[in-house]
Amino acid sequence: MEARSKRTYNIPAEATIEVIGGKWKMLILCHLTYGPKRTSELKKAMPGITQKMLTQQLRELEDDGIIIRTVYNQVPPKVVYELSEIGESLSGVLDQLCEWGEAFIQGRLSRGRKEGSIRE
Amino acid sequence: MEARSKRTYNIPAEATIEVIGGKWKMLILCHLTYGPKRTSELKKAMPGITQKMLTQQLRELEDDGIIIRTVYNQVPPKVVYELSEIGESLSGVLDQLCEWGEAFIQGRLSRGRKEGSIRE
DNA sequence: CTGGATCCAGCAAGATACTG
DNA sequence: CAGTATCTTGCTGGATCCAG
Repeated sequence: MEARSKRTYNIPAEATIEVIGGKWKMLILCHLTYGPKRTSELKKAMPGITQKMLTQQLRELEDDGIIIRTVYNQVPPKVVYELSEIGESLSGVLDQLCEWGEAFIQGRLSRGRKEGSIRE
Repeated sequence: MEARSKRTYNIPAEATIEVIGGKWKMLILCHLTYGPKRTSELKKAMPGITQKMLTQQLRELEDDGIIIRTVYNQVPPKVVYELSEIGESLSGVLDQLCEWGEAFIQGRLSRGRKEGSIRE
């Protein structure tokens, strides 16, 4: 798995991207900022993701020490994911992600793609 | 190309991820925060990227109105990319990205992967 | 010589079914 | 409910070719 060993980065942001740059990781982490969540809860929160991808991305985040995976040995099975201390330190990034998204959606709605853009 | 028309998002961050979530987009944008850059400069700044991917990601960013592409009709050819106004508004996200990356690298160096993680 | 497009191979992501 | 295995699909990467 080679959990991103010490590489050399051209700019620091590359390190961040290596850790949270997976296709679904930022989204997963955003949801986890609202508190610990079970696998099924995450799946519900992200209708587009498949079980495979969810498990895979969660494993990688766990390997990088961003999230903590807790297994309850019981029936039915119960697995809870939550941000680790390092993961919590990402809140700044994740908050910005959310904030900009809101602004972008608002801006798009009000201005409604004014200039050109012919497609469709 | 269907430049991300108004979809419905479960959380605002999804919008951000749709726009800057491409494999190289955040990295490209990070470099552009330091000022306008030519295609060749971006390529040099990102040794891992191919011309094709660079062009493709730049086009998508342009279609989304994040960056501005300026072509100088001259020989040799010269194409310059820079952040648009909307792109500039991403500086908060991009700065956080860089900052966290620095902290992460530092943390890893000082603590040096204390717990487990055998590889290499 | 720079920037970009095309073609094909390889790998990661999507979908579904199955196990504990 | 959580995770694995398998197959299919589509994107990424590399080389090559084209336009200015």
